[in-house]
Amino acid sequence: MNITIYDIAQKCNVSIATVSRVLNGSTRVSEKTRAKVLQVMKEMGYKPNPFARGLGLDSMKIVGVICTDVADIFYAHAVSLLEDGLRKHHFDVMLSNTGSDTGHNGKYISAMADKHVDAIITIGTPFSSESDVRQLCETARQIPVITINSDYHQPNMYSVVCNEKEGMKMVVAALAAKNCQDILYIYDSLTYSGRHKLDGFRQGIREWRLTEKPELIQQIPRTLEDTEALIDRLAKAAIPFDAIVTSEDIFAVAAQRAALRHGKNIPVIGCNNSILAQCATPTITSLDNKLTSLCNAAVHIVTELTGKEADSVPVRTEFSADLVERESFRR
Amino acid sequence: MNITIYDIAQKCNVSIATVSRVLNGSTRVSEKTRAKVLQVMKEMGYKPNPFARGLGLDSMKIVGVICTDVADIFYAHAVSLLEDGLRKHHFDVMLSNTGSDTGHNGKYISAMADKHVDAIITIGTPFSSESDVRQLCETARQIPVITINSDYHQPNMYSVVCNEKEGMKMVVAALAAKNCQDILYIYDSLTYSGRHKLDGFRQGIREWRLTEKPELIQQIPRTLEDTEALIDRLAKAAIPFDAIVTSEDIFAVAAQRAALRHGKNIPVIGCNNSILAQCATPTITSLDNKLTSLCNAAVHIVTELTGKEADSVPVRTEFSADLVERESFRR
DNA sequence: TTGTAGGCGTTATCAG
DNA sequence: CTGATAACGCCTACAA
Repeated sequence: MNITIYDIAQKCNVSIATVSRVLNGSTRVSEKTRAKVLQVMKEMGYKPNPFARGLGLDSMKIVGVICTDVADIFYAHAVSLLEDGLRKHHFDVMLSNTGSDTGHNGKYISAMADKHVDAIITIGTPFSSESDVRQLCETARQIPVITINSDYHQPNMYSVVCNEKEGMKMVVAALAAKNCQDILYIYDSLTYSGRHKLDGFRQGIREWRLTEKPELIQQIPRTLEDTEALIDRLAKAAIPFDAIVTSEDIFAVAAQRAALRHGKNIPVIGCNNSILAQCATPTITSLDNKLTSLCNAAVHIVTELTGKEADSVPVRTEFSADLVERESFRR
Repeated sequence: MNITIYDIAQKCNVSIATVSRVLNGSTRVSEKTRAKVLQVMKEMGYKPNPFARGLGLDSMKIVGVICTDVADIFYAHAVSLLEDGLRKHHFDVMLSNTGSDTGHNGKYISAMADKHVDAIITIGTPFSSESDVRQLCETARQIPVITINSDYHQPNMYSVVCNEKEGMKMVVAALAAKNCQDILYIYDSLTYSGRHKLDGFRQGIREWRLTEKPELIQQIPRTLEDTEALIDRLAKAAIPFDAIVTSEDIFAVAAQRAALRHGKNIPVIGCNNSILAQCATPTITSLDNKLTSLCNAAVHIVTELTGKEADSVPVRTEFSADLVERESFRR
């Protein structure tokens, strides 16, 4: 149906082997025939069939990217960065959203593996249940798995993380230095990243000898409505807090708005340094978790691993977080 | 390297043909052998090789999705919706970002076609240059192309649009009813969608006998900074305006903030009804362009087209826009 | 430098 | 109901 190497071989009076050779840049072809073949290929608009190539080589230069939900601005940004980077290295991107289907994410990675992608990159997706981890390991046996903001310490898996734990400690330190006593922490899920942020927060609280109050650590769904409702609830219950830290910018946006509505003009610090932080009024200070660096590193690992010499690829790559100060907090 | 139908055929003492049959759910297999084959397949962990299947069928159940930039919240949402819908119909998604590479987007669609995807969905991507359109048509000759918020009227192309032109007229009408005289319009690019919104705005202005002022129609880059700078510039030049309409929510967010800074508490209406509109204070009224409906329709077209009977698929599907009122504007 | 032939894993078309 | 066998398009030893 399409033009094949047979067609162009015939037209050039050579064998398909020769055509294949010029296609793969083999040096064992005379300049003359190479030129002719190239010429005819262009004339006929020949395009190699990726299926056929894939069958023999067991590779289609495709990388699977798995995230919770591209509609979320953070993951969207990550996917965009990964796509750009991978495309530069002639990899295509196959996208898969897991949704918040915790405990059943293994199936997504298995499904991706069945597609025979060359590598898989996951962003923040938790593989928490036992079966998840089993499927994850099984997959890694076949193809490399790069996890951004996760770390499973398994063979053929590579983790790229941002040290958000230290970042959160830094956040608490900055607030403590401003004499904040009762810091409200809002988060939604305990992914690898979520856990580390919470740990960092708690540790910061202890190090600065602030008292830990369970009612000031709140887990809620990641929506504006739930966040505003939470703040309303706390205000109604007269639970005091003099600063807000959140695991996601979107919480910070809503929390700040609700707090201001209650007359509380207090420091608010979000996380991810997304555009949302800049859309709020006042603009929101946010912990930058170096998404660009993380994605670049992940892409680099893929190219190394799929390249000729996959000699020394770091199993774990770590970046440090940064506090980006805006109106919602100044030292 | 992997387990093939040969392996399982051998183990079952049947031919590969039989195995293939149970694999494809053919009825012409005895219950007994079917059960046995299924059993052995499970035991050995057999997974069909998609390359081989693709080679024969010339289809890998993959749909290419092309957008300008997934990092943009609107496109991100679209990609998310498409991915969900397509996955439900057992299609994988191959993602491609063009970037704002206007005039050279043809190459992205050609590249996608070379991958032998089953269909291509574009979101808002403009194919403006002559070579772009040529490549687009060439691609459509091979595989169906569904364009969301575009319309090229070419064979084998299907367009799914939201009537944002009427939407914008509605917006102007609502503002005119509130006695706004000098409406500032901010936009960035003249894609299909961008053109129609601008047209709708202009037409609305004329219909309501408001005077058209060139200085009140401003084209700027899609950033918060540029938007704020624009408002500052207009304020400095003492150019009067008593309402703001924008082609994207992000403009509305920044414009409203800057306007408030200048003491202008005026109606602001954005477009896309994204989360950004809800992050601003006051929350922003926005023209909802029915992204969910658009994406669902696109997915539906793909399934129809790739299904058995591709008899009657509408060449053009149109939805109407809705005004979602929030604090930045009330009737 | 070039050609021949076998293999990659499935599907589909024949006969039986 | 089942089994051979020919595509599908490309790559790559092995020969020439």
